[in-house]
Amino acid sequence: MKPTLQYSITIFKALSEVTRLKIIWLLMNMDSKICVSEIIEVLEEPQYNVSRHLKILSKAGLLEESKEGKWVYYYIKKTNSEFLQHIKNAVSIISKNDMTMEIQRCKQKLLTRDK
Amino acid sequence: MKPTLQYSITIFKALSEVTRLKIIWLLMNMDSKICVSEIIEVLEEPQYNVSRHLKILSKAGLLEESKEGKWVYYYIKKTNSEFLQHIKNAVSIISKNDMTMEIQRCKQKLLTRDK
DNA sequence: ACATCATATGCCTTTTGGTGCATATGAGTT
DNA sequence: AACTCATATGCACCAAAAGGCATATGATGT
Repeated sequence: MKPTLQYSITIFKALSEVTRLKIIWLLMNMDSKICVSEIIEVLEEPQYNVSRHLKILSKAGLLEESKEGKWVYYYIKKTNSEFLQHIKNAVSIISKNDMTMEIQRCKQKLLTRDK
Repeated sequence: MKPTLQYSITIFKALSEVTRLKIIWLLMNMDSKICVSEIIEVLEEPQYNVSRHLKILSKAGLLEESKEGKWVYYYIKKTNSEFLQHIKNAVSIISKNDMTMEIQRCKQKLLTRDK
């Protein structure tokens, strides 16, 4: 199905904010589901902001959540929408220069995850 | 060159507003440069808004302008940025359902252009 | 049952973005 | 030079989005 104008705008808006774009970028590049507290540490953003931005991304249909005990894990929603695929292709080539610290913290986080 | 986070956000923001997205969509689908007064008629938006949105799109690097007499023509800026190419691919498949009236008016306009 | 940890959310303030109107600029026309 | 047409822009206003803080919810552990 081809996306409507309004739907496209929802997606573009969702991606027009630094924290949100960083979240999407990280989830795409780390290729792993990540829980809220991990994102908080990695991005060094307050808890309520991370929560809210995750909600916006979910509502836009870009993320999905899975509750596991007291944690909520978020991951990139699989899609067969051609439109979203193009958008994801675009996001995937955003430079990681602005993100070196976050990447380091994230890799560290993922390594030291308790099993 | 890979786009920075901030640059990507500029692009996403530029595309997060109906009038602006319609302008881009039209320019891509009509495959012709269009001047401001034509866009005003086609979109039925006030002059000052069209002007302003065109400016925002230009500043974001999505459009280019050429002055011809008292008219200013706008057209999609050619790019070899991989990022922008993906974005354009996405925009190109937005449904034209919301745009039927605009398309008709636009085709009419282009046909009746004085030479 | 109580305390704690992880996450979400309501309310309020601040910031950002869009619109309307009036006016400015600048080119073409008389 | 005065007038009109096409476009741009400054200012004031309103609406939407983001952020801060406090509190709520809901699961886990004692």
